Formats: sequence, C-alpha cells, structure tokens
Amino acid sequence: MPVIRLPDGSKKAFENPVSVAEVAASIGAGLARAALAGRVNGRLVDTSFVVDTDADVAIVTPNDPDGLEILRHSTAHLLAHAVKELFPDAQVTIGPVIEDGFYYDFSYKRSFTPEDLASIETRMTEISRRDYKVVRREMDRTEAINFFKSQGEHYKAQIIESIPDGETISLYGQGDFVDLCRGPHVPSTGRLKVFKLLKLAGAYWHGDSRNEMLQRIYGTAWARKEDLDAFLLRIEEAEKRDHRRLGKQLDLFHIQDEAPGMVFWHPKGWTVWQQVEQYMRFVYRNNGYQEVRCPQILDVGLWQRSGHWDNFRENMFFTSSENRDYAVKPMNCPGHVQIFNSELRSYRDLPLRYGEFGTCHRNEPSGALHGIMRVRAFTQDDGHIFCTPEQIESEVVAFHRLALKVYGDFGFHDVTIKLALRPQKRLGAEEIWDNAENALRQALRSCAVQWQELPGEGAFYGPKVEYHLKDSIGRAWQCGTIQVDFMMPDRLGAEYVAENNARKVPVMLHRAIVGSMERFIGILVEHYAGALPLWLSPQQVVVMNISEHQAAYAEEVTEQLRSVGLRAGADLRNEKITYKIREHSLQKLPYQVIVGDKEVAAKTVAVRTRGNGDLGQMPLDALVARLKSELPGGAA
RNA sequence: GCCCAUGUAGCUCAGUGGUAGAGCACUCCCUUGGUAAGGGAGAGGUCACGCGUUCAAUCCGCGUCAUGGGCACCA
Repeated sequence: MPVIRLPDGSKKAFENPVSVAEVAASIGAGLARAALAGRVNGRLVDTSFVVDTDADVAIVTPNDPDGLEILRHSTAHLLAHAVKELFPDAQVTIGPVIEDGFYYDFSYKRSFTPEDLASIETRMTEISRRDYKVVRREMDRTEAINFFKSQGEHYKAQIIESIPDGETISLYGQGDFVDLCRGPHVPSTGRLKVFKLLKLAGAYWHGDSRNEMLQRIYGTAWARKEDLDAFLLRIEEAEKRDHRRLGKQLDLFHIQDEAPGMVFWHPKGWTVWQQVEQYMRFVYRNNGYQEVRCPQILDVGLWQRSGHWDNFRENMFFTSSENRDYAVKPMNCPGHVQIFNSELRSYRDLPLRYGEFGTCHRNEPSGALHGIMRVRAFTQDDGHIFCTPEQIESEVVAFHRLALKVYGDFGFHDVTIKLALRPQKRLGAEEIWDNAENALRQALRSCAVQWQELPGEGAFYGPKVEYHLKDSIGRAWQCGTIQVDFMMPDRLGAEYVAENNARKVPVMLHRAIVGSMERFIGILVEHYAGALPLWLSPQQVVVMNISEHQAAYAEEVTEQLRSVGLRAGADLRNEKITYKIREHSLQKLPYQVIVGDKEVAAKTVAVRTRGNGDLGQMPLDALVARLKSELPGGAA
C-alpha cells in the first residue's frame, strides 16, 4: 500500500504496488504521455518500474536533463538496432551518451559508407514508427555471457566478463534487438523522433591504440525539433568562426604541403602575433622575469640527460653535422637550465625567473595536426622559475594572479583550473611526487580557487596546474600551465649555494600563460570570430576617399593617425565607397574613416565603426581620442 | 600512427574515359559614385604527385603526400 511523495510535496496513496507509468497517469494524461522514466528515491528507473513501498517519485520527461540523457541513450540503442537489421553480421560494442548526443561503436567486416549512414538513419525512423515496447529483463552473469556469445556478440560478452561476478546484468529488448544496458530507457521506440546521425569515425576498442579499430557512428537527439535545429545552427555558426577559414578570409596565415604543421604568417597575422608578443614581453618585464634566448638545436646528449630522449624521441626532429647529432629543441627548459648553470648561483639569486618566446619543434603524429591549433613548430611564452621548495607556494600564487589578469586582458573571463597528477610513465620516487603534488595543492588553496584533479595526466617530470579558458561559444581551451619539477634541475646538474654554504638543487617551475602563440592566436580568432579588439587588430583604421579629389586629404589623415601610433592605411582605389565599405567590413576592420568633399571642407572625418555603423563627422582629434580610449591602458 | 572522406584557377565550388567550367578575386578600359557588391573586356589550370589499366586517364585501379572528421597521442 505505497504512499508516493511527489516533488511538489503532495502525497498519493495507492492500494497496490504501482508502476511509474501509473503514477504519471494518475497525475495527468499529458504527463503520462511525456513520461520517459522515473526517479524513485533519487534513482532513475524505467516507467515500468513498480513501486511497492512508500517512496519519493518524480516523473522524468524530455524537459528534465536526465530525460534528455535517457532519450539520447535510447536513440543510441535505436541506432544499434537499425545497424543489426541492415547488417546482421555487425557486432555491437558500446554506445554511450556524450555532450549533445551519443555514439555507438560497431565491429563489421567492411567500412560503413556515407550512404550506409543515410540508410541506417532511415531504418531508425522506421523502427521508431514500429513503436516497439522497450523491455528490461535481468540475467545472472554467466547466463548473460552465454546469451551474447550465442548471438555472436563477442564484444558484449567480453564487457560482461569484466563486470564483477555476482552482479545482476540487465538487458533491454525492443523487437528482436537485445542489448546489455544498465538503463533506464524510454518506454517504447516511438518516443524517439528527433534525432540525426552526424558522422562516421574510427575508434579503438577500449580506447587503446594497440586494439583493433571499430567503426563509430555519432548522432544527436533532442526533445524537440526546434532544439535539433538550434543545435545544427550552432554547429554552422562554429564553422563560420573556424580559425582556418577566417585565417584565409582575413589573410592571416597559411599552411602548405611542404611544411605540414608549420605556419606561414602573412603580414596581417604576424601583426596580431606581434601585439600578443609585445604584450607578453611587458608581462615578463613587469613581473620579475628576464627574457632570454636559447639555441634551436642542441646536442642529443643533453636530451638524453634531461629524459626527453627516452620519453619522446619518436616525436623529436634530429639533424647532424660533422659527426655530431643534434635534436631540434622540443622544449625550452634544458636551455634555460644551461643559462642557470652558466655561473655559480647563490640562494640570494632565487627565485630566478627566465622567460623566452621559445620556438619548439615536435614531430606530432600526422593525425594530430589541426590548423594552427596543433602544429609541429610553435612558439611558447615559456618561463622557468628556479627557486627553493619554500618559494613554490608564493611563486604559484603570483603566477596564478598574473595569468588571470592576462586572460582578462585578452577577453577571457571564465577560467577553470585543473591539477594533473603523476602519470604512468614518470621519473622519480613516489615521495618526490607526493611533495610536488601537495605543494601545488597547497598553493592552489592559497589562491582560494576551486580545481579539479586529473589523475595520470601530469608531465613525466612533475604535476601540473592547467588553466582552461572558456570562449564566447562555450568551448574550453587549455592554455596556461605551471608545473613543479624536482627532477630536471638535478638531472642537468643545476645547483646553488645555500645559506649554510652547502650545494643544493633548486626546484624548477615550468610555466606558460598563453601556451603556444599559434594556438592562442587561433583561439583568439575563434573567440572573437575574427573581429579582434582594437589593440589586436592587424589594421585598426582604413581611410577611404569618395572620389579622387580627396586623395591627398585621405593620405594626410592616414599619416596623422600613423603618427600617433595607430595602424592605419589608406584605400584610394577607384571604387565606389559602398564597395570599399563592404570589403573592409568583411575584413572586420574596427574603424573605417570616410572623407569626401564635405570632410575636406570642414577639416573633419566621417567615422564608421564595426558593429555600430555610421557615427557621422567628427574632428580627427576626436577620433584619435576615441581610439586611444579604446586601447588598454598598459600591460600587466 | 589508425579508420573514413576529400584534393579541379588566388578563393568558393560545378563537371566529364576523347587534355576543362562558373562566381568572386586579379589586369586593363569606361565610370568620380556619400555608408555592405557600377559596367565592359582580358588573363589565369601538367585537374595534388607517381605507377598502372586503356587507342586515349583529370575521371578507373594501386601507391605516396597533404587536408578534413574522429580515435590514439600531446614533454
């Protein structure tokens, strides 16, 4: 005789055990139609779940985030069902929900084609129309293994074998299709109406590159058609701000076959680079760093001593000359240690901070390359701090404040922090790792921030704090990092004279704020959709004449803008003003200045801004004042 | 590196077993026009590269390279 408590606090008493579906129906027919699942005492269950004792029950609908997740999970099953109908020999593996959708991995003798994808989607719609009831049943482990083996589903059997013995295994069936699943699922396939298959991809079984490659089908599913359309529109909008597309349209850079993963910076792109670099140079200078520069290639022996050769030689570039082998530097730290080692250091010198715009080469796997976001030649705003263990905390805190200031100046205000802990492949004793990890935890506590810990994600020489920036369309990018390293200074023979005249090995902190210049500029371009803020814009102002009569005045105005340090250019082409405006608007110039006979006569300029349109005439001084006020006051 | 797809003019893309097209951009001419495309003419391509099949390959096959979507990797 269960008493059901509903989320609004009301109670309903039932004579007999009731299913979630019956509870929903007792509340209203509309809710019964919308019910996808239930939440009984906080646990998600199918609508067929029977409640036989007093309980808190909520009805889960597509409007509930859990409901949407169930919808997607059930759509993944619908996908697998369709694949099994069309390709009975295909084996199913796993099909989880991911952000904005789901995927399902299959093993099949031949590759699925884009045409297959279309027919699978059509078949999914058919199965949805058949409106099969989705039925849960339970088996014991051995029975389940035998069941899937008998179906020829060896991957499924293998998954169950990895589940601890004694646990009940739940299966979900719809029509002839049965899948291993924890559930819950929608009550019937007819509930799955708004979905779309997105792409085919390869993926390793168990995510391990030593295993065979499966075929992954990605899809998305939503509660309403409008949500799906909005999602597809969002993808389209993201494509429009793709840095590769904008890099071409705005003439910032290109990459060509002769140098995969290496960037040709065009004048406009290089101007952006210079703004970022000059800004970061001020950051070094104003925060106790000394800028340095190290050789591009260094004897292989140095990389053997540092440990990079053992860990990364597959991904390093080598060269040789006169019987000597060199590695093109994949990192800047060993170089900085050489500068540290170039004279005898005292504890009084610490902390000693070096900064470098260090260009590194890494022979990244071909499949990893991506525009200018993941390249083989890149420049880091790299820095290394040599300090004592006692100084770690204050250095990390100072770095943290500085990093947030820099991100804010570039327009990133949503920053999350992660702490990557010791990886499988690493140098050094456990105790050293304990110290290093705890030093970073302590420092983060002092920063009064929240952070997420990532086991196994650290560098081979030490744990790292990572800074993830959220961009204007909600994507997160890892940029900055600060890492504690108790290994490399010792391996490379760094030491200082302590107060008691003993030689000690300093701690080295590796740190970067923007990370890679290439990647950061790519992120900036995508964040701003190419409309960079005034201080970063390659060209800040264009001065256009309406007809050739005002050419001399236009040049004079341009010269005056340049003389106060603005990046201005004149467009004196024999084109209509509307044409010129269109072109410079497409180039996303922040300011367009138009001079015609009226402006020449009045000694003024007509100003048009990106976004706000025509501002009308103003004296040149007023324009300069406006531009100056829009530029940041100075670096950190 | 692995799976799949793609590679045609500077860009975006059509197209065909008989050595190729559009729009924009470019050059020249006309036009001197007031806030997102004025008009005309012209030039421009070893159809990514290599090897096959074929009387004939940009098109079909194989290989290589690169790019894209994923996976794996990311000091």
